[in-house]
Amino acid sequence: MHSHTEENYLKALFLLSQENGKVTVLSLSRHLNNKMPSVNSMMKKLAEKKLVKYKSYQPLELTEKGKKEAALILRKHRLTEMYLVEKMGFGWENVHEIAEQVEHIQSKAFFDKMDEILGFPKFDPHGSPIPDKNGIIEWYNYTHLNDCISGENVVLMAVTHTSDEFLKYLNKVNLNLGTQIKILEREDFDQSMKLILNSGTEITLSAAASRNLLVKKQNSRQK
Amino acid sequence: MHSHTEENYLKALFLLSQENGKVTVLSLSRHLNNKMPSVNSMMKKLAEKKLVKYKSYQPLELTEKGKKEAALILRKHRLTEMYLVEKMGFGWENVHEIAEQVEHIQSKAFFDKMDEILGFPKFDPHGSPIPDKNGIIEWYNYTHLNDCISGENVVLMAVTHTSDEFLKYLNKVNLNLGTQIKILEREDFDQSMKLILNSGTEITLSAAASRNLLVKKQNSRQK
DNA sequence: TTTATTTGTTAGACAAATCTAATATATTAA
DNA sequence: TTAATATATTAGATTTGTCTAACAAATAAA
Ligand SMILES: [Mn+2]
Ligand SMILES: [Mn+2]
Ligand SMILES: [Mn+2]
Ligand SMILES: [Mn+2]
Repeated sequence: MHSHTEENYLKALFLLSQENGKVTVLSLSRHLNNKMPSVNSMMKKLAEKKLVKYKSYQPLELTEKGKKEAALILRKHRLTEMYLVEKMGFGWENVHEIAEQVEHIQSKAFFDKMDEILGFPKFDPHGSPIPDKNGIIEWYNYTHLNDCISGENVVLMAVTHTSDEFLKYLNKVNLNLGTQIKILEREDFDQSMKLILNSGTEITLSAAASRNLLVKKQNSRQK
Repeated sequence: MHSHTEENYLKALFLLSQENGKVTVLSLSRHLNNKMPSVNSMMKKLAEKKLVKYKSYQPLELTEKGKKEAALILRKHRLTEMYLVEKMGFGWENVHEIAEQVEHIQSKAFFDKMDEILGFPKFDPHGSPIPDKNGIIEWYNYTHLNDCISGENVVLMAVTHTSDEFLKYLNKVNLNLGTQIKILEREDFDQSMKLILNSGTEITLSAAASRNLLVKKQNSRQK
């Protein structure tokens, strides 16, 4: 198996390349709070293990093997987050740090049990897809809320930014996964949006907030 | 906080001194599958941190601070084992390895939640006491089954040896914590015991087995 | 197209945790 | 009480993961 540290590098590389396409030594070093030389030598080490394709001054890339390993760690992370929320009563803003540690536990049975108890969930508490046992991720194609127009009915499906502060803010304005939203108005000037939730509450979101929300469009008849 | 490794040393030293009184460098090295020089240098390091009293060629001892830290790790270990058995459906023979890893997770909230969900248990699935939040252990005073005599009624309260093989053996002969036992016969020759369980099954245990079982004596009227 | 800036690499140091080999002390047996 | 054995310590090497400082390459600005 791989060390705790190697696993964190693999996962970070996997996530960064999904978000931003090309991953550089600098971006990875920032993501992990490490210096560039540390990243550089770890990349060489992982290249030795055939998990990373490394060529000097070229963008970093995972091999197929590396992608699978990374996805399986991500699977453990997201299953854990789901378990913490669904079965232990944690809020979605308090699970990431714990999952960051639990994801390194080496026990097939432990995560299989979690999976089973949760009923084989497809998404984590933030709406991110949970890779399957082969590391395959089923991609959703949702719309960013800030790309929606006035009058549309949507349901909140995922958040693409998961800082504690943002999640706590969403709690405060009563936005949870599954919340039905109708867009009342979209301000051209600053792209802020006035929304009404199915609960009846009206809220206004800045573009900075709505950019991080993924929604599914509803037929207007499904009120 | 302390490293994963330091925590394992602390816990091992704590457990060994409870079992055997004096702990030597050799015994600790065997317990941890490390060589003596590794133990030696870790003891010096922990002495620096005021967790261990170290004097050359003297038995190893924890300081009060060291005892508390060790007990708190043991608390996390035993809470985890209890959680795995009670809330996730693991058998008591399959939880130790997982708990050995989970005990190092740094999150007060995580273990507080476990504790709460379990209803603040006092014992783990093997009947060992769970240290409280201050690291205080409440000692039971049970009897070893092999010290009991013919005709006595007892209840199985704890096992003092917890290898997978022994626990699986106990499963096979239907001995669980809480099982009521009547001693039918005790063979002087080899100290083997013939027992009858409240389920009605009759079994015969070797001294090697009964030595590892702690029982509570019952008034004979409580059948 | 030179120059400046950013990004990436190499070299070398360091702390943590481990080991082997050599040596010292303590204990047990003769 | 000496010799043999068991236990403990020291010295020094090794692996892993990190860092800083110096240098090299690529990119952006002038
Ligand atoms: Mn997370
Ligand atoms: Mn992690
Ligand atoms: Mn255990
Ligand atoms: Mn452990």
